Amino acid sequence: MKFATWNVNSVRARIETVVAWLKETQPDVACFQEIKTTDDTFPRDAFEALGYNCAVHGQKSYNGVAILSKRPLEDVRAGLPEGDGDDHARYLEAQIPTGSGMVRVASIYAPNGNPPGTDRFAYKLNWLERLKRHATELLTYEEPLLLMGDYNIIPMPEDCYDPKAWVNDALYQPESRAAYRKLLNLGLTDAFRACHAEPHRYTFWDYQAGSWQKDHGIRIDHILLSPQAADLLQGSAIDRRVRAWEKPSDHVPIWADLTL
DNA sequence: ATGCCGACAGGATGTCGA
Repeated sequence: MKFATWNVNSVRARIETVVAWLKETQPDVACFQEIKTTDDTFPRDAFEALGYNCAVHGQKSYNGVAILSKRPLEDVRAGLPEGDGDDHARYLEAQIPTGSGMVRVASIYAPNGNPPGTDRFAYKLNWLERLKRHATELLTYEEPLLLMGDYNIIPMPEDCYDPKAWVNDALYQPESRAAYRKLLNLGLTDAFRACHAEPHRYTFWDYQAGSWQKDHGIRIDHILLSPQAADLLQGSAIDRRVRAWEKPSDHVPIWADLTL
């Protein structure tokens, strides 16, 4: 099965691009972030016409996450635990039956957190702590699990074109990178890095300053696998070419192929 | 040091993104 994730930067503004990519890529499961719309205005019909079931955790104007699946979506849960006072739609998970068992998938849109030293940065770190605690719980299920989405974290210096350009940014703060390492240290595997050692492979290029043309990108969209999922990993890739399409998102899709 | 670009809500321009 092919599992993909993509920060689409508004699913309604991007619907033609997203549909074209789905037709071409044919993922079994697709997680979207920054859908920027509520559940009632999510373009469900366009995806159902392609044979997908949809789970949506939307929000007006900002954030919003969704999961599309060719197989049924079960045990759908919206929001991380300990969500009192958190009205951002940033997390959605579902269980999906496979031929032989079950796989669990989460669509994740971690907070940006800029600028550092503000309550926005504190919210980012707190949200990542909540994600870690929830991941710890999910790992006790000992089932194939994919935590996929926009983590808004540049894990390593080689995951950006120039670390010096990011030292003051929330995406590259030591605390942010430590939060990502803590997730890996639970026993999760970075699917892309498990398949590719080469530096400078990016999933995001800013719309500004000719970032795409100069290949000034960052790798911030990640697929994390439980041990049971990592054992089934066949390949992973970044759909870089999508950034050159007309009216692109500033992020591109990334996918992992598992023998499920 | 700052804007660059783009989506959104609303109906001008500020907020947010990363």
